[in-house]
Amino acid sequence: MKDPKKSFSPSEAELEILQVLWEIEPATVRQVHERLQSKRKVGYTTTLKQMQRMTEAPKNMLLKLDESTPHQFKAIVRESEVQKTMFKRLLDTAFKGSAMQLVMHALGEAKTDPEEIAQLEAWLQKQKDHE
Amino acid sequence: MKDPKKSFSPSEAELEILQVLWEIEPATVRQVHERLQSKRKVGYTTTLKQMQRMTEAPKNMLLKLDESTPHQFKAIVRESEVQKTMFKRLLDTAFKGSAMQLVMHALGEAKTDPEEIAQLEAWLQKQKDHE
DNA sequence: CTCAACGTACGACAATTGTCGTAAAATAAA
DNA sequence: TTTATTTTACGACAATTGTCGTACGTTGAG
Repeated sequence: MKDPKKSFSPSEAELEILQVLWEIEPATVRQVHERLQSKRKVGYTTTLKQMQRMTEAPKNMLLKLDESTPHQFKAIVRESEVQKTMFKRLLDTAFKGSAMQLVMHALGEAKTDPEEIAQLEAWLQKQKDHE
Repeated sequence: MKDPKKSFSPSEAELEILQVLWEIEPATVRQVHERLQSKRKVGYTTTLKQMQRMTEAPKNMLLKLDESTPHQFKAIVRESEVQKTMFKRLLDTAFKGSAMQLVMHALGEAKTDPEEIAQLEAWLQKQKDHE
């Protein structure tokens, strides 16, 4: 891996941590670790280490707020940004760029929330008008 | 990584190889390598090695058809299957399970192919009738 | 103050990934 | 059949990831 040059794509474990931070803005390692327990059972130092790496270069995806113990962390990368890049990656690699194909695939899993259905219709309508 | 126990998720490079194989069913390392050149510039042995690993355990995602040189390979895993698992992974990790959110996101990238728009409408219609 | 509980820093390891180099084997060209 | 070219097989490496263990510093209870 001479030069990965990745725009930005957190790993599985990193994503789980980010997920927590996107929910409870500044959080301590302990807090994050606590929430993770529901999904995975890993040692505290594992979470700590992970968060440290995420804070230092070359990742720099977290920010250590203060120096006073216990440290508070917050995510630097925004959720929407991560969604965007990860979505694009999936689109390009697995769906060969066919967003629609991905959409149809997603609809198979969708829970058809009326509110969202409406959103979808709105989008469709706009397409119609637009042409 | 004591026990990854991954259902199945090819890496970036593996996916690119699979992509080729899904297009030209049985293919030689050379053929695959050739096509990859358009995207990345890596040595022939890199592709070879990759395909060998993909063929052997514990991946077993490719099948070496015959023993006669040059070897012919074909993908064991199906494209739809990979799309399914990778989609699910993205949905769960980055979109916290909200398929609709993912759909709306995808629509932003969609090229609004009439044919597919129709598909979308059909789906919507079905949802309507169904309730 | 004293000590236990908590937090942080490091260093280590095994697996996985992406990439090659080199050497041996098999084929095709001369 | 020699030689050149192509295929394979191995082994190596560096970077990344997931996980800990251990050691040390900080703090709050008694």
